[in-house]
Amino acid sequence: MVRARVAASQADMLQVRNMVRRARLIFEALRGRCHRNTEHHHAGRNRADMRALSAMIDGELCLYRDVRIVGPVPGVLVGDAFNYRAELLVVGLHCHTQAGIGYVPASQVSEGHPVATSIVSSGGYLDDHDNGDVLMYTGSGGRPRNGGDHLSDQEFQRGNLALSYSYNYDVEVRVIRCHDCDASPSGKLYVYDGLYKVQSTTYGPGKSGREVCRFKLVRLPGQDALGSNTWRAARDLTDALVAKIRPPGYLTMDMSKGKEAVPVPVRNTVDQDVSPLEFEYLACSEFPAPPKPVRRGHKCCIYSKTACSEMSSKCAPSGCACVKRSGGGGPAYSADGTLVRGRPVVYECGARCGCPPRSCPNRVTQRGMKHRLEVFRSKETEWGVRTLDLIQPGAFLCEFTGDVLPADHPRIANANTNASTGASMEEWGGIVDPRKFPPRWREWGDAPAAVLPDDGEEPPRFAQCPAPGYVIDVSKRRNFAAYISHSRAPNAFVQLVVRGDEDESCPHLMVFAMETIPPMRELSIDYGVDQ
DNA sequence: GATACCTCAAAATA
DNA sequence: CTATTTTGAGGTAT
Repeated sequence: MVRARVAASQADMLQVRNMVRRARLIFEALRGRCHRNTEHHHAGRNRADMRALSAMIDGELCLYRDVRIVGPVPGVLVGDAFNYRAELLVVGLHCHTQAGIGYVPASQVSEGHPVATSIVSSGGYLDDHDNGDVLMYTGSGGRPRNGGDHLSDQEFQRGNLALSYSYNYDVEVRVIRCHDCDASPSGKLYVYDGLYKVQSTTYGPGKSGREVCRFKLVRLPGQDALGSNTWRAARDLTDALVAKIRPPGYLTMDMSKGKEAVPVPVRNTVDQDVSPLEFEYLACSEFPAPPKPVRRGHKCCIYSKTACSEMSSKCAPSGCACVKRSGGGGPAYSADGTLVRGRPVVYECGARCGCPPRSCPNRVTQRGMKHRLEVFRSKETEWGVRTLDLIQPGAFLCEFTGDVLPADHPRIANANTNASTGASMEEWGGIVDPRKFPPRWREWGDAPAAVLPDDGEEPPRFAQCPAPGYVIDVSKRRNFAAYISHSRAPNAFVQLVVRGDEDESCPHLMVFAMETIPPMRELSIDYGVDQ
């Protein structure tokens, strides 16, 4: 009975989590399209985020619009990070594009009083004070809209009134904190920090001399680690890594010993296990050379050595043979190196293409890691991998490497390839079968296409690719990707990639982010090892 | 419903 | 580079 209920709630969790991800992907796809199409607005005043939000409201694609949720929002986790205020509306976390205090209007509450749902704290108010667990929040009003000191007294109206009733009724308030962040397109990042309660409300002169409403919000215990605090901690840690200072608990600052483009630290503050250091590090899988040139006379980027760096040129996106070969109606990667949409296989330019390896936009995974990831020991998942950076959806993370064995190798028959969490590698044999990976690539980039009205783009026809003819043995040589844990609501997925004239039955296993991943969050992929 | 007024945005400009 | 201006979205109350 209990187990069935737990299983059901886990299934619900997976579903709402996927709903949230889908809504956010649609928002990002719409925003990208609005950003490119500036025809309806003057080039300067192009609020792509707002236009995307409007389109989603019109199309009824925003979550929880009909009910104003007080308390946790299904599918949104503490620590989730958002690039735009508009994105908060998309998932139902906060209901205003600008205002700081969201609330249920008095007309919708049986008692006839407004009740706060959420606040956004940007730290821009003189009287704010923030210790993480305790937040002194200043009410709204009395101030020019674009900031500055208070010019008149605040009153207990609207949001201020709602927050004071949240105190009276002793109900939870969601807190979202705003941080400066270079990795966000808006330059700001909105981090959901969980549920707080108003412990006191006061009214008195603020630092500007005018009367302000002040609210003392205290974080409820028993929630996940504070998103904003871990975000700050990750930034401090990254600074330490740059300064080559080894903080306590770290076994090494780079388990790859320089083989990866970005050092991969290993941290264990749980026990004495040092097993990630005890194998040969393999940064790239070694595939057998094809018996003969697979594609004789393979031609790509033959027009100009510099063509690939100019996206409008003959090479990309329209003239490149490798881009055409991937199908899907456009280049696999955008100019900034993010995967536009998943596909059965991505054909990158390769050794025999004429384009420059360092700048060709169709060589993203060849240039190696971009983000700082660390291997860490946890009580729940033994070893795991987490990010120190904010990672945007579609970003390349790493290759999944190991020794390549032919799929008909005699070892495979005896090996139990169920690499489920909790089983040690000795138990599951260290064999990872890429043919068992569910086609998660379909979810990446497909949801937006399903709802966007067609604008002349023909439906994508993907290149077909034979199933991988090999398995990966990670028992001897591997990279850190083998420590990425399994999930059925994963935040990353494996995309098959073939370069140039490589053997199509031996695609590389490349890990890409499939949602916005905040710092210090564990990475997960779907190995397809359970139902 | 139409309207006025509100707001811890975001982009462009000085 | 920062400070300021510009523009304007959805929500709320009337």
